[in-house]
Amino acid sequence: MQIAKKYLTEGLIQFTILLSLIGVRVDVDSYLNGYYTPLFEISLGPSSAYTQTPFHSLRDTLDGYSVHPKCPELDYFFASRRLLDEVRALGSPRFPTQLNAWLLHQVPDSDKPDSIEPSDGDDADTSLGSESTGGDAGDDCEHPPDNGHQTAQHLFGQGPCSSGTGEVLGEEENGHVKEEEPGSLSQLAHSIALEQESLLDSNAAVFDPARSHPPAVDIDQQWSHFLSLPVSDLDDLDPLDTECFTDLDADITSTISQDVSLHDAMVSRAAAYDMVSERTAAMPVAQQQAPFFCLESTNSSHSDSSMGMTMDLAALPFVSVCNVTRNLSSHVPLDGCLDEAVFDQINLLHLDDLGTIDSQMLDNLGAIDPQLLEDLDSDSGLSLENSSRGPASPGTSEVSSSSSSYCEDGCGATGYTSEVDSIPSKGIFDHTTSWSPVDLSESVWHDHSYSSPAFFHQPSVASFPHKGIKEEPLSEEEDQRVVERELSRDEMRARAMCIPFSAMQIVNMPVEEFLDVLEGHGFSPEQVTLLRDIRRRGKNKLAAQNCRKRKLDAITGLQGEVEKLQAQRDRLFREKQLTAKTLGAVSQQIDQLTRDILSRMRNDLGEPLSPQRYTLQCGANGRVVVHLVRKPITSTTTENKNDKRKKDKKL
DNA sequence: GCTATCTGTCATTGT
DNA sequence: GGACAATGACAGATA
Repeated sequence: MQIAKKYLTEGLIQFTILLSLIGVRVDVDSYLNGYYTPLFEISLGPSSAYTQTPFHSLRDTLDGYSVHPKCPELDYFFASRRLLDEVRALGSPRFPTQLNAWLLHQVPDSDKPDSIEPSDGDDADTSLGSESTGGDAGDDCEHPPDNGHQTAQHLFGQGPCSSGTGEVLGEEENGHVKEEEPGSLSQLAHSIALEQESLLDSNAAVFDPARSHPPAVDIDQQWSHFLSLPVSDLDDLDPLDTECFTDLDADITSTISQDVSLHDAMVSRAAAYDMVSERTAAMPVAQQQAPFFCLESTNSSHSDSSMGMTMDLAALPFVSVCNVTRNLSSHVPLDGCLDEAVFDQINLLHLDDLGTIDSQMLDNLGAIDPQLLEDLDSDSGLSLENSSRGPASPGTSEVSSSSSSYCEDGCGATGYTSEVDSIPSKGIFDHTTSWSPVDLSESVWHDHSYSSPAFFHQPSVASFPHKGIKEEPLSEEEDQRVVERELSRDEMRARAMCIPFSAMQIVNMPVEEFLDVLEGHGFSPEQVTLLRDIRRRGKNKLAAQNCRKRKLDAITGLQGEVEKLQAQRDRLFREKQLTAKTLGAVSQQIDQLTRDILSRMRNDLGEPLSPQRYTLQCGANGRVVVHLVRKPITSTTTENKNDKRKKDKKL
């Protein structure tokens, strides 16, 4: 069903493109929002502790109660969840935003009459490629029109109305702006449109394997030529100042920018590592995306066999780049040359933040005392915070890798989404999880109600002393006391029984995964019992918190209802008093009118009718009848009735 | 020391 | 039958 929706959506996109080319603006954002949001939810899994409350809402609605005691005002919860999703969406790939970007600009043909045909994406690619290869190296470095790069940024870009993407585009288009000032805006729009067209063409190429990418032919030829060189010749090459690589820079740039396999990786696996893209998107663009994707595209372009690996590595956050570098550098010398060349190219692309960050990260890692890493690992291994399981985790690397998947839990609120990340045998360093889960999990858990203090404060004190959070280092005893105080009892129990999972991981992992953990790790019966107890208590803790929140909200709602009913009661009381007054006034008017009418009427003797003896009554048919009023003292009820009958007969 | 409140936990029930 | 959510009740911690 999702695939069908996807194809339908792509068809809609293409149709929208056609309409946009003839000047018709079609806003598909509302539809795509509704489309991708469920996908996002599916990929993320249930992301709130209040996931089940909508059913209660439905049930309570069906019961006919506007506010049921078991049905709190869920807007508050879902507002929090919406906010959380919006926060996530800041770094998530949202196609609708991209669509808005290039659907709103219609490119006049006169802007670039000699270079690009807007209607043909292949030509656009060719033009862009010619720009990149035809210009000088410096120009290429300043504004690389690499489609792969752009595509990567668009696919994994900054999300809604991505300021990050806009900035990147602006930076990349600076060269155009300087050269062609008059049509800079339209030029920018043109470039965006062309990039998106090339994106769609690339996507089409992904779904249609028979379709070839025209620039890729030349690139393949160049690469084949390059690869055909003897390794000894390549060893003599200095990737930094050899002319061969100077020429090769452009090729590499083109390769990076026009690598179709990058789209393969992006499109086919976008759903698989959706969460990872969120994590990567949470970082600045210059720090993560560009070097990350450039590195990936490079590997994917020169080796098909390594493509799968690189595609898997594509799921890693940027921090894993150092690992990727190590892994790749250990392949063959050519790989090393390529890596250096690519990194050199990256530096030339003003994306040298990669090197900076990478070196800083390596420096930080190197500066950390190994003992500290062990402490950090052992501490975080049992902490509710799903932070770093370091690479030096003693004998628990596999467990740590799998547990690192539950770091996604924190990100995803109830977390646990991607099994790709949970596969421990990916050869991935576990410290890839040491950067984002802290903040994300904090935000997520703050958003939830599982608010054990150990969840929030423990890692900042115990797990990351090297980040300067703790300015005055505590003594070991004090530190231990702080840790023990902030650890929950279950955490302490788990630590005591050497259970390599945090309570949050135990609680949040799905039952299948939990059962696998119970069976696959050779836990003793006591450990299994403790694991089950931790899971049960954790879930019950969440349930109790939710229940109390619901109760409070129900009380609040009922108080509001009471106030509303009191106000209604007061209003009705005032209306009653007003009605009584009005009734009295009307009665007086009727009496006055009766007296007036009776004074004008005459009896058989020609005397006016006395109001004391006669009265007027209005019948149902609108007729006014004069009734004789007998004094109650002198007449009985039966006589009155008889008199009335006589009078009626007379009238 | 007493009290109110919060929070975790257990037991139970229903899904 | 097991997992789990919901909830009342109880106990401990804390202001």
